[in-house]
Amino acid sequence: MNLKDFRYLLAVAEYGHFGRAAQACGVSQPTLSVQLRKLEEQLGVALFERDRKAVVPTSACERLIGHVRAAVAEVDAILAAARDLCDPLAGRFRLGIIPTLAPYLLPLVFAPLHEALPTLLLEPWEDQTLTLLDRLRAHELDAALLATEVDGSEFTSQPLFDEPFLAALPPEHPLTAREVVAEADLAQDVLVLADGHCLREQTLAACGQSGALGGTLRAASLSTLLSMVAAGYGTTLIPGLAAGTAQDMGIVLRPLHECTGRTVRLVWRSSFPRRAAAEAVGQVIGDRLRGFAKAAAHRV
Amino acid sequence: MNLKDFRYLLAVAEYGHFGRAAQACGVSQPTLSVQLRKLEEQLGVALFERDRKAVVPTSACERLIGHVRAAVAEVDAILAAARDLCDPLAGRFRLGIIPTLAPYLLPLVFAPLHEALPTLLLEPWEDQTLTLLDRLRAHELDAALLATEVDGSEFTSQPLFDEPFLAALPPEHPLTAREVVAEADLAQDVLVLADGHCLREQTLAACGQSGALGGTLRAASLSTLLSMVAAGYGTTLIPGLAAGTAQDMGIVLRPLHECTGRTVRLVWRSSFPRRAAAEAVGQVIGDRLRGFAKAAAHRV
DNA sequence: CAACCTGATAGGCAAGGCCTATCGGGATGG
DNA sequence: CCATCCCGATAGGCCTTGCCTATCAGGTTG
Repeated sequence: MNLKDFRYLLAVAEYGHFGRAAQACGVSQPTLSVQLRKLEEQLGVALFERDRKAVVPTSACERLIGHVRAAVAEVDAILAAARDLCDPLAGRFRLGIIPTLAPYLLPLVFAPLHEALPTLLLEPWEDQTLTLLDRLRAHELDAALLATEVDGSEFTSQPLFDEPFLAALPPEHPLTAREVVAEADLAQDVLVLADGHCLREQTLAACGQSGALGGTLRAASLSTLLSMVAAGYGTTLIPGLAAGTAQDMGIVLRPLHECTGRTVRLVWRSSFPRRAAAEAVGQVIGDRLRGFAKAAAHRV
Repeated sequence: MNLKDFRYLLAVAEYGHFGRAAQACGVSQPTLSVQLRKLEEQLGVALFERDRKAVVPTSACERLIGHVRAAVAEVDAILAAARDLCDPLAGRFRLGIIPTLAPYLLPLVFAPLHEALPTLLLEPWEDQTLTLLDRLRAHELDAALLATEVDGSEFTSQPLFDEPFLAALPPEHPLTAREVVAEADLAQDVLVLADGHCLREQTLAACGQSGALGGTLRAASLSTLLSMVAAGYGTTLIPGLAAGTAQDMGIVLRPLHECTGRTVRLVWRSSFPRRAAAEAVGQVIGDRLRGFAKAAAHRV
């Protein structure tokens, strides 16, 4: 029971002539004769009444031919859809992004991505690292932008750019007097994000445990944290791309003595079949951001 | 591009497991692996992401799978329809019948045909011999009941029963005095049907050209002819099965001296693929009518 | 570390799709 | 009336391909 046989059937029904139908199908006339006879045997139904003058579909054939046409049309639809889908750089691309990166990075890369990969339909999804990894595992995301290393063979990752951290200080803070701030000097009054944000762990690792509000404040977003800093409740580390936003809030920024920072990576399942799409996305983001993060930091 | 491949695809999508899908399809697991990989190459699209833990459809696959389901469903519909159609004794059977036979024969055979061939959907079509043959040629009829021989190899025919003619006389006609009427005696005032009715030619052949109204009367139906006879305008020959109707109109019937009659045949295209259905129909009609026509004539 | 599970791969067999060449039988035409 | 043509069926052979069993590779589990 081959699909071609159905095409043969339609051709013979259309032309009423084995020879011409065979020509239209690109096969020889005996092929059509044999295949159609086989089809008739398999279906247990005579499909055509052969006559010296003409080949006429039987009434049974006419009852079937609608379904045959529909089946062939569906298969053609499959082929057409596959042709559209066969470009790995086209179609949906569900990209997870961590919250401390999304609002600052997305506006920068959306246009370049659309320009470089016009057929790629980017669908950003903002969540914390572990959630993003779970969604990657569940095939609910195609790739994710993270700021942590991912080990194991389950995922493949591509470093895109290094993003330096900056010390974020209230305008009246004593450390604003310095050109460069040492990470350890922030430990006294550093504020951190809630559990689950990789920036929280990175900040604590660089500065040490906060003495003041660190234990009680559970800022769910960098935006909240910046407001707290701007209001003078403490200091924090911010990623370079957030520099502009922080300054707009009146926060004073300073480079860090040990140049602490993070590496933004694109991560996807090792078995992800559209590796080409992932790498292309990574390429565009990397090209746009390499240097930009550092420049943003230096503009302080 | 084989249909089975689509079934394999659906099975793997359903089970998320090559081994179980293979079992469901009744093939080995390597078969599925190979065939699906081929399908992926042919479509140019990765359909599944293989992982040690799970086999997950790609987003491309999810876009295609609706069409795949539809295509497979259509093919299944073809198979199901073919199973229903594969009985040659089932389905429409378009049966042509000449007008001098139809109103008398049909009421007798309709019930027996339905009883003997309950799945056969009889569609009677009343027309004159030549028109019926044209419609047979055009595949617009499956078979026809005629009262003439059909020569050539184009058609195959099966004699069903012999139908004697009877002399039909007005009540006051001189010939009513005889027990048996000679065909030639009717010649003087015999009335015949219009051109195209085989009964016209058969009557003229038996009795000779009509002297009286024969030239001007163009009765389109046996019913008209009988009314004319009943009204005393002339005589005619009627087929045996019309005896009851004629007597109800007050017409006097007499057997013919030379037992002139006609043979009713079932005729179909020699290439007609449902020969079995035609022969079965002929069998039922023959069984019902053999003897009946003669009995009707003798009851006069 | 051994056993097991799962999908991929290799090799071989048999079915079957397709080809060319030819047949058979009816229509056509000089 | 015979030669020719047309058209579908048939025969024989080639080669693809679908399927099998056996095995591999890599990961998980007891």
